[in-house]
Amino acid sequence: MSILSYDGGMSLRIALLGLLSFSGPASGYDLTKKFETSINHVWQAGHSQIYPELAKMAADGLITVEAEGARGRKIYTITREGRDELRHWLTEHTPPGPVRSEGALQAFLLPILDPPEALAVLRRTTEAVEAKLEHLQGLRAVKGSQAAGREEHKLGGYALDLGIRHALTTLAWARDTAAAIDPDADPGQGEPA
Amino acid sequence: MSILSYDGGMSLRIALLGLLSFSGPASGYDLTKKFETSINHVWQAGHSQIYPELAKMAADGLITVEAEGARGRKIYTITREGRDELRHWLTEHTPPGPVRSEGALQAFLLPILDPPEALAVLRRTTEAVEAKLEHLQGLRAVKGSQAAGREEHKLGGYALDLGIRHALTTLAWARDTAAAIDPDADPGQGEPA
DNA sequence: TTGCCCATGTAATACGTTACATGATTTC
DNA sequence: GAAATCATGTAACGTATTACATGGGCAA
Repeated sequence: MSILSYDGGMSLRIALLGLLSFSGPASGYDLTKKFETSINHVWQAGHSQIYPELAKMAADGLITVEAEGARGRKIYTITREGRDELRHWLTEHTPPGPVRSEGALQAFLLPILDPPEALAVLRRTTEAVEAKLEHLQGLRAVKGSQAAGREEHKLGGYALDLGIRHALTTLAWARDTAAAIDPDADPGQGEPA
Repeated sequence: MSILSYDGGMSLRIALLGLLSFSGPASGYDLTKKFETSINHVWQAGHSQIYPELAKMAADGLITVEAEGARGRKIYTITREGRDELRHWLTEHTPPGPVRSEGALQAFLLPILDPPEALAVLRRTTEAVEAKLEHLQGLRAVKGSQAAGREEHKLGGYALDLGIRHALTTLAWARDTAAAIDPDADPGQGEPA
């Protein structure tokens, strides 16, 4: 896992470097909070995964403990090597397409069910995606209301847009698929393709 | 991990049950091949994960070895319990939204890069997604050319549609995002929103 | 008889989740 | 002084990837 020859599976590291790069020095606790809020729809990690990873990253020279705050709070700062690693991953690493989605697996297996059951599954999917969509749009509203001059709201903005578009696409798919399974079913809104 | 109280993380099991349910009895080798081809864009697993899982599923009574073929080939058949488990997961389990996407993580961190680098990343993303799109459309063409009366081509058809729609959505996002970063950049095709 | 595909497994390692465990500081 | 939050860690377990290991059958 050297700085220049990377193979895969270090996304947690990259996410942490990204947050430290953008928001400045932070503790493991701070970063855990940011995982719960801002970056949550793109990558997840709990504190039990974050603390050991920070220790490894410090050992690898990607971050350093420049200061210690109250009650043992360790403040990590990204190093030059850390920034290089982050930039390298962003510019050189081509991610594998989105794989391993339980939702897509349900879509895949949908023909196993008979029409009434399949339609019920699609309704549940629609509800779940609508809830997610509202959540993401709420996040966007928060960003929009932040001080206009600040740059911070930009981090994650493109990913938010992408997530919203994907949610809308999934809703359209569910509507059209329900119509294909049963043309007489009430699509709720819109019209099938 | 009883049959009725399920929490999460048994998607591999479900995928195997789905394939066995739809295509009839098969060996671990057969199922590994199907993972490489048909179900690949939705869930992945190699033989080293599949063989032990089949053994556990047999121990749990979800499948049985009804026959043994040439050179130690074990033919698994889904049981009644297996079908129940599969149907239960499909109808009752609400999957968590698509999480942990390296592509979305790159989108999230894009503002860290300066415009020329960010645009280069978006171009690479576009190329990768176009390749994936072609692959999926190829799969759909194969399905379309199969005997019309057969049902088999239906398994996976809805997921294929969903995958293609998501790919198209990602392409549109990349185009619009590039235009937002640099309005003078050549978008290649189409016009920004 | 050499090489390729069929066919099945295990081992080592990494990644991720849940639960366990501890203690300091602030707030009511 | 009780409860909530701050703050950091480890342990146990499950899931996933890569590499290692073995042997049968068939075709050139």
